[in-house]
Amino acid sequence: MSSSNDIILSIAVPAPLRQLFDYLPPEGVDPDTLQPGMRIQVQFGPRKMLGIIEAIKDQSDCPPDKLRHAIGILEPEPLLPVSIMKLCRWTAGYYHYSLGETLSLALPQALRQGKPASAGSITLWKSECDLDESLRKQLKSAKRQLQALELIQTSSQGMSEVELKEAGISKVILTNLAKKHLISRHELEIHDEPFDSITPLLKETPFTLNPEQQFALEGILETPSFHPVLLEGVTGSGKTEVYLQAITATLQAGKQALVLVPEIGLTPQTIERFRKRFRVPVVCIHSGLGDGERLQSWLAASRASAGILIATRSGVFTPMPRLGLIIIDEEHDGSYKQQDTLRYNARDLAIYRAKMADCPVVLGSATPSLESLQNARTGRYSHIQMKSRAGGAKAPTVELLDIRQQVLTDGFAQPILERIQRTLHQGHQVMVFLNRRGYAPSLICHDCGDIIDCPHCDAHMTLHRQPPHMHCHHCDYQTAVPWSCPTCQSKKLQPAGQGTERSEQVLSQLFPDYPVLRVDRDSTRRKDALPALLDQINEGKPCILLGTQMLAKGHHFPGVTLVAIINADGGLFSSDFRGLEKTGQLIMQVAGRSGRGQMPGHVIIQTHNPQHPALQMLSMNDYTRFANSLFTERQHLHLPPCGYLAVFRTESAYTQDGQALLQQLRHLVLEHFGGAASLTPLGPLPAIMEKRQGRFRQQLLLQSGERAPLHRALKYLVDYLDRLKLPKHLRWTLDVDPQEMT
DNA sequence: AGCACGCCGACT
DNA sequence: GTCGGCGTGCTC
Repeated sequence: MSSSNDIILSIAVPAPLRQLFDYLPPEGVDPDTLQPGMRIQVQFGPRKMLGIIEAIKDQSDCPPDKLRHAIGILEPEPLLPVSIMKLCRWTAGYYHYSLGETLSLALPQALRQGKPASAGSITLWKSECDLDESLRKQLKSAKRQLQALELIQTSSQGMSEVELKEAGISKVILTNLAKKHLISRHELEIHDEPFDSITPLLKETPFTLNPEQQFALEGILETPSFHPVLLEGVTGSGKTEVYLQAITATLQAGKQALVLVPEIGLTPQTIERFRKRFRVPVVCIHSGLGDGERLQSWLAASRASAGILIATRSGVFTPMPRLGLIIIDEEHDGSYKQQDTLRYNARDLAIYRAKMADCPVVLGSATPSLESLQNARTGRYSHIQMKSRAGGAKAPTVELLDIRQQVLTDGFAQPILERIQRTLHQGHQVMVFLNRRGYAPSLICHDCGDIIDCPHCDAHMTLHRQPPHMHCHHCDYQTAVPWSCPTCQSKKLQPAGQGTERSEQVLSQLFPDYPVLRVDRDSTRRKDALPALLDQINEGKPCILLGTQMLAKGHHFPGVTLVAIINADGGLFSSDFRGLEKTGQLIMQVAGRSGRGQMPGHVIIQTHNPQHPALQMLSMNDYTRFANSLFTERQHLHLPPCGYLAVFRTESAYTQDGQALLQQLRHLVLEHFGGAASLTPLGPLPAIMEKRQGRFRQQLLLQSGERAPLHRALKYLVDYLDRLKLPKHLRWTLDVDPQEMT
């Protein structure tokens, strides 16, 4: 055992091990300068790894002969502040995940790889000569060089390489000038000024708020200390303007604001709206950004040179030393929950973060999650509603179209086609929404009824038209379109179900005079495809917008006066307990896209179940009643938010393996926690898609009326699993507060 | 997770 | 005789 005045570093390494590793301080480093949150390189087994100092102790439980010296620290000051360390510790504990991997996820890729945490520099070129006649003569054969020199002469402090490049001057020209000692190169460190030295704060005059918006703003600004506000505002009620004005107050107080948005909510228009309002730097972090850009945004936020950070899920881990407000836009959105590795919910972590930072947090949505409604109900959140549309636009009317026994033209009922025709003829735009939930075009054999399946998954292959191929959306397996049925050899294979590609063909044929604009993952894969499509839509000419989820979220389509939801039924009877909630939210969101301009909107929902109570309530635009009915159901079943869930999942090449392991867990639960009926294991059961990517998947659901006993059990089970030596082909994962039961 | 070590099959 | 398959075990 080491003597008590030694210094031992407890280090979190990015390995999937739920433990820390002790090291001696690096040689040649003053141990007093070491602090938690610093990046540190260590020899970990046979390889070098980048860890984070978690704590500094004076003794270790590890036998002294095993202790090694760490190799060296990467920066003199902690990269992760105390607040983020605390957030990550809490996250790792709550989701039962490795702290090392959690911290690693909190860092941008560049910092994870050991790149320096510097804001970088810009290259400046300065003139080193007088541009007199003799020099002009000398350069008369080098026109580009002369041109460059003339440009550089105009600025005394030098010109940045970026500016010069924009002026059409390449790097070669500059290096040639430098060789003649006519100009010189300077690296200027990006100095990050704190944002609040920038005045005036605003670039434009804010809109005047209506009374509802004013009330909401006051609720948010009531106190600068921690209080969650559920802001339930119908689509078009002007939530964003409330956010902007709340942020204004935050910035004026010298504090930063964090705005979380769903994955596909971060459009260029959103960022533009913030940048147009504030002179303060607005940075963003999302998946579309390169490693370098992400790093710059992260650093700008963590040094408080940026006043506002707009980010998707992972942005919740960005250090913001002066955090004064958190906004979670579209808080009900499923993309806040990470669905692989560390399965955290950024919405829940944001609440925890606001609590630590002692600042207000706003959860905004037109269709709040049942979890948040429950928190509002119990008084943990204040609940502010905005029921009227800003600018006086009227709520859309919703019509349920009974398609039982109706003749369908490629999935479209006659009344809908007539209505589309009429709307286009009036010069308006139409949105056709396909509900992808439980629906994908596949290839069916007309003779034996078999459907082409993926050989690796329990799923049908999806038929694609251009280029023609079959594609499994679960494992990415692709094949040619088969000539004949693999089961009965019949040549009568025909498409079944309705995808966007097929609907596009059909609609183009039926309405040849109007463009059909498809907005989905495939058609917007190219980087600039979505903005180009949106531009075309915003021209306002009559057209048909055809798409899925993407159409439902965030975009303003003022020219759309008719929304047609073609296949609402798929979502009504989902095997997932959240399926109906998600479908309802989607329908409300889609409906909200219409009639935002002067013209009122109309929504038609095609359904075989017009009497379905959920559809009835949604058609009356009554989300509250819809949510209440779901709530009652959850209460009876002790499902979230009226109970807590966790799922152990296994994946193995053999079915029995996972089942046996989960069976063991089930026995342990009953043995150690079964006395109180408060904790119920369900399963093991095969996953909804039992076979996926060639692996068999099983799951064990743990259900509890209270959080504490569930988490005690999870801790016990995870410790048990960690001690167990399992064969390599058998993997398990734990999902705390699962979003979907896949 | 990586990455070692170690023990059995088909090759020059 | 080796090269290399992936099963098992460890990482302060």
